[in-house]
Amino acid sequence: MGALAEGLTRNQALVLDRLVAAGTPLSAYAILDALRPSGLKAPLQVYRALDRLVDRGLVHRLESLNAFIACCHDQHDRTAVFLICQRCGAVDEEDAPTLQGAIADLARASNFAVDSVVLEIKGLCRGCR
Amino acid sequence: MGALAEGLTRNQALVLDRLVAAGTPLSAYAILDALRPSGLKAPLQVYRALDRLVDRGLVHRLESLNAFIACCHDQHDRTAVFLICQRCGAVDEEDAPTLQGAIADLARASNFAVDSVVLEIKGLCRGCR
DNA sequence: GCAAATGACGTTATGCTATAACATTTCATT
DNA sequence: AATGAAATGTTATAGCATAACGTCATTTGC
Repeated sequence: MGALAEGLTRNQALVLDRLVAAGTPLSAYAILDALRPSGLKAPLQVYRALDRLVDRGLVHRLESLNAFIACCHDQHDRTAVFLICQRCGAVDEEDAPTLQGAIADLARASNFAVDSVVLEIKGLCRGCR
Repeated sequence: MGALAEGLTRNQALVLDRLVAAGTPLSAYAILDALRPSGLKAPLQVYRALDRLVDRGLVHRLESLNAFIACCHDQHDRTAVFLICQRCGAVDEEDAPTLQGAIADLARASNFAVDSVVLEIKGLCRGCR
C-alpha cells in the first residue's frame, strides 16, 4: 500500500490508493465496497475523504459520471479536460491551455468571474472508434 | 400555457412549459412537484419527458447541478456552454464557436471521436461579482 | 382490413448518490 | 494538561434516477 502523498489521513490514503490502483473512474459506493475489508463502513467516510482529496487536486470528480478519478499529473491544475470513452470507459485527462484561454476569453466577454470549470467530452477513444 | 413546440406530447409540453416559465434550472423532482396539480404523479413521467426534450435540443441537462434548463436559443446545433452563478443561481447559455474549435482540435490531436460535450463554468455573474 | 411494430403512458418498486446531525476521538500547539 | 481544529464513527434521511411490468394509441406494411 503506497503512501502516495504526504499528509494524508488513513481514510484519505485508502481512498486515494484505491483510485490510483483502479486507473479508471469509480463511484463513491464502489470505493466503499472495495474498502470494506479495510474497515470502512459508511458512505460518509468515503465522501469526506474524497472532499479533501478533491480540494488538494489529487482526485477529480467527473460530474457526468457521478464518479471520481485520481489525477494523473503531478501538478494539479484545477481545470482539467476529460476525454471519456463511451465504449471502453477509459478516461484521458488532458492539459488544454488553448481551451483555458478560450474559456477565459468567454468569461471576460460576459464579465463573469470563473471559479471552476467542468469540461467533459464524451465519445470514442483512439482504440474504440 | 403555450404550445411551445409542435409535436410534443402532453407530458412533454407540461415539462417544457414549466422549464421555460422558470427560466432557471429545475431538478426533475422540482418539476414533478410543480406539475402534480396537472396530474403528474411519478418521477418517471418527468424523466421520460425530459429525455425526449433533451434529445430534441429543447432542454439541456446541467450535469454539475443535476438539473435541467430550457434551451434559450431556437436552434441548437452546437455544443452549449453554461455560465453558472454560484451566488444568484442564474445560468447563462452561451454559443462559443471559439471553444468549439479548440475542443475539436484537442479531440483531433488525441484521435478521439466526439459525441457530446459537457462544459459548465461556475463562478460569479456580472451582477454578483 | 388487420397484424405487427413502435412509442408514449401509468404505476409500483427499487437502486444509486449524497448529506444532515450528533457524539467522539485525535493531534498539534500552547 | 488545556485548548482548538480537524478527522472520525454512526445512524438516519434526503435527493436523484431507473427497472420492470402492463396498457394504450398510432403508424406501417402486407
